[in-house]
Amino acid sequence: MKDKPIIVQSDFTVLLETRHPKADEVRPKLSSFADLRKSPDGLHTYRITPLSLWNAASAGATAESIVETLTAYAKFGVPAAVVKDIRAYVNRYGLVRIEREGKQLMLRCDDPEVLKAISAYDSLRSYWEPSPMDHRHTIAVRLTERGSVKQELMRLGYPVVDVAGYQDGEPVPIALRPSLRASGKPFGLRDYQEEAVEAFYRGGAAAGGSGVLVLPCGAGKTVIGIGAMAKLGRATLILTTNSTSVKQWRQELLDKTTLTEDDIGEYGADRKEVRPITIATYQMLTHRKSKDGEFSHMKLFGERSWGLIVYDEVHLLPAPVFRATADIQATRRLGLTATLVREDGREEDVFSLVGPKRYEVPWKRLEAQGWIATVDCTEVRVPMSGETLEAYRKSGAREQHRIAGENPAKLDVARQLLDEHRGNPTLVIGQYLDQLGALSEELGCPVVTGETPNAERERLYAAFRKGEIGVLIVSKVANFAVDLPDAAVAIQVSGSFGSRQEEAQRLGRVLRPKEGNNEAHFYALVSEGTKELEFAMKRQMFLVEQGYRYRSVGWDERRADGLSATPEEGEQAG
DNA sequence: GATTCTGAAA
DNA sequence: TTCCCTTCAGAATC
Repeated sequence: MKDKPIIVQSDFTVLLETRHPKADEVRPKLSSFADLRKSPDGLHTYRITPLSLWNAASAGATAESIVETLTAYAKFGVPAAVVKDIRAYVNRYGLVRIEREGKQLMLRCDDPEVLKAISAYDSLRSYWEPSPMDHRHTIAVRLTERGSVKQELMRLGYPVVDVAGYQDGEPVPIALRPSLRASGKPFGLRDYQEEAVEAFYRGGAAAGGSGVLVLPCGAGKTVIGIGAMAKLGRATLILTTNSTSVKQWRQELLDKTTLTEDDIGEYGADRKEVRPITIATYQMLTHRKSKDGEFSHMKLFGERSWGLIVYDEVHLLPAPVFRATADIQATRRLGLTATLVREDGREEDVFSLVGPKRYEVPWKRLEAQGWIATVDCTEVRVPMSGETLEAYRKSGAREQHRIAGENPAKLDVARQLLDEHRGNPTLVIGQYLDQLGALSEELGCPVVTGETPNAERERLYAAFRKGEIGVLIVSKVANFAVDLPDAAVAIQVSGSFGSRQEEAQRLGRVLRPKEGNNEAHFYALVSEGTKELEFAMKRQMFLVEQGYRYRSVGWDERRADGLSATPEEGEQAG
């Protein structure tokens, strides 16, 4: 009994003892079908939800495999009610399907009772073909409502498996090059990249062709997208988050495939090319002249016979693009992301409109294989001076966040950490421009913010890359800048409200494999005794779920110990 | 015709 | 819930 690390409770929560020897073994299994909710010291709380089960099911898990995992690791067994509900939920995935019969779309369900219940919903009525329902197992769906039906049925608790197939789209020969065009180095997909492409193409439990692949920063999402494009060989629309990323996609396509400059178009501010491979930003699509005006560029979805639409960073897909996506369900869709978690809670819409999760590579797996660096994460608790503390206490909740974030005592901490890691390229990342300006002055290091002109940014990035600048201070540009050079050490001096993505993104800055022991360092500085601790825990949740541990140390203890850290302080986060 | 600035939107 | 960054179109300027 004592050698089991989890407790399964009847309310669908699972408690994981993080110090248990088998904790690291069960963690990736658990997070494939449950979401991490809280991660205080020593005991993490996971929750099994319908959506987490359906994503697991679509990636190939079965009710039995899930129950087996729980049973194998549960200290006090698995409540029978939980087993029963897991089976019921997992079996719901695929219970309702959309199929094609000739030119008609049919909603099929082998359980007549369920079909009857579905046909009784008013919210679905307008999606059915007006023909009378004379089938016991099917309802005819309007061709144009394929997406809306899936979206609404998802809300009602019926995740639809869509096997109605896709239009092929315009053929475009795309082949992967055996060696890179630019450098001549040999090129091929890594094992997990190959597996991801295959999982997308074939699907997990159900027919593939659409869905989401979940991969860590640095896993080569672009390469996987390119792999899928080569597999299909059809006109492709690539949607991504910013113009640097547009350029990067273009470069990668030219470097790694047989496509030529003329095959690839950019649909952006200065050029509006629609080519067999077209790359655009989400902001382009969501642009409108006035607040209530029409979207000027959504027509791009219909401008060519696309065989594939790639949604890069699908967790950032904006609401209006969901709407457009609902209308193009006959086109294959590939979502790429490092996390299914959306800060706006629309994970269900990603599932029903882009597609379910087809494949996930855990961060720790890439780490173990050496594709990304091992990162040592430390949360440093920095006390506030009496003066700052007083100001903090007197302020409203709004200013408190800022005062804690800008705690001047962080300067000394940053200075000492820089001393410790002298010789290693280091990024200092923060949220407030005033704070970053002050740090820049005190530490004598250059700073890059949104105001920094592009030419200057490139100059600084280049100097940092060459090692001419050892420390670079960056604002939220770090969240977007794809071309920001990699570092070995990152010091986060302040962060926003609790964005898990932001934390993951920033950690990503030090993930590139390192020479030598392949180790990188990530420090999060938080003000002792303030709300910042709580925010920091929220931010860390995603990475903790991926198996990262934040060692939490007080600044005074750390200083007393000289340069060595204090591991017995214990891991903590979430 | 190309570049730089501005406000609006998200 | 903030602050910050990015991007678009259109106007102004060279």
